[in-house]
Amino acid sequence: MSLIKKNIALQYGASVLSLKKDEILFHEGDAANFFYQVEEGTIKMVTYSLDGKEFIQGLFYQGDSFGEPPLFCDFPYPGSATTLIDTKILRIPKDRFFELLKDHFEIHVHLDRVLCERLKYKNMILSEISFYDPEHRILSLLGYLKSKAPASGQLFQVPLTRQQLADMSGMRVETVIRTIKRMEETGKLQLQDHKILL
Amino acid sequence: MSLIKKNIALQYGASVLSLKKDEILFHEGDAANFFYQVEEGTIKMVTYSLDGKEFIQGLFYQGDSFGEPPLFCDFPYPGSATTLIDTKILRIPKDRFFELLKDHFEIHVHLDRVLCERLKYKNMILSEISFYDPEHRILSLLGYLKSKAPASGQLFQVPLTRQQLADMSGMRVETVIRTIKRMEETGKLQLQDHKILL
DNA sequence: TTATTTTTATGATTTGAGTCATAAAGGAGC
DNA sequence: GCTCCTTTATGACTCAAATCATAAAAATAA
Repeated sequence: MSLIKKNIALQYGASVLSLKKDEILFHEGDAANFFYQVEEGTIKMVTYSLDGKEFIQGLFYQGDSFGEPPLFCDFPYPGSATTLIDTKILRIPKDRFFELLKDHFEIHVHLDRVLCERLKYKNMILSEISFYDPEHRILSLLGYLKSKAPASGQLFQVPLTRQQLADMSGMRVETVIRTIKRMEETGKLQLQDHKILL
Repeated sequence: MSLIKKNIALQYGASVLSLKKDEILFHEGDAANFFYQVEEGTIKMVTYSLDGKEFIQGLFYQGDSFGEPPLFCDFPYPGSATTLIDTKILRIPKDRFFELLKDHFEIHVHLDRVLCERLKYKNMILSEISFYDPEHRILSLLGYLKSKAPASGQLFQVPLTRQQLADMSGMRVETVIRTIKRMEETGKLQLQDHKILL
């Protein structure tokens, strides 16, 4: 379920943006003027190191909102948002968005829940990166991804490349590839033509 | 400035807890029933690894609120809260806290700002840990700490031990000690009887 | 003051993830 | 079908931070 239903969003001046795969919605450093929510598709929020390495701060799917922090605080976007596939975005101008929050307490509380879930995820990743070895890190990340996906009786197929897993957990591709291989050998997950199942 | 003024808090059933140094306010895994705000003193929020290593998720000073996520979401405390010195805590029962938010839109928005600042901090630490070497990490962390402190014309004296800096940035004490030594030699910071100044 | 604990300091050694190089497999597009 | 690009895969090698050991200095308690 999305944070803001489309009909309510439209009452507050929402418009829809259609973006192609690999389009950039905003850059790190840009000023924030809109609230964004994914209508359909996928958004990747990333920060880049000085030498071009990428850290994925979050992936956002249908119904997810993203990029809220700079709306509340006095700083520009701390990361860049890119589409991973063709994507439709709902956006609401900043001032209208605050009106909406004022008028809808339950949406406002729901937004807090979203922010708090995100904080919990960051805490988890931080703990993992500073405490544990690659296998533990990957297992926790995959467990999180599985827990977010709709339960389906069957095995969960991880919809991310090894590069993306690496960029979310602070490791190199080679390390992720080797670790996942070893995890298959020890039965901690399954592979079906390179797709990760668990 | 604190998120919730004392007189308003009292209208919503707030009470004050006095804790000694090194007392534990709540443990990882506990259910959350109160909103907490520091009246005076310091609170350390930490997670522990299986083998007892510590990661400091946040330090909270006078006026700071903390431990909100489990109030909004359906999970227990993801970390433990301990006092670093004698500390007075303002606490408001969960249901009264939500009443307060409903009655005070401006406080509700301020809370969002607090959560978003915290997200930004986590993003910063995550980027640092996964991209950069110890010197860069420490410099960023110290810069953040300095930016939070009240501007004072003079040099900022870091109020943390090297162990605490290590526990906030995912490194070992020895690494922090050695790196800070080297940073003094290259003029990136100053030391006055082991206190870090910049 | 002395005793005890915490914090800072340093050297020696280990280790495991990063890096580099190279290639096979798979998927997308023509 | 074939070409090109992305993703997965693997081996060899490097190296910087973790680990281990030990001690001095400083802060705190008694």
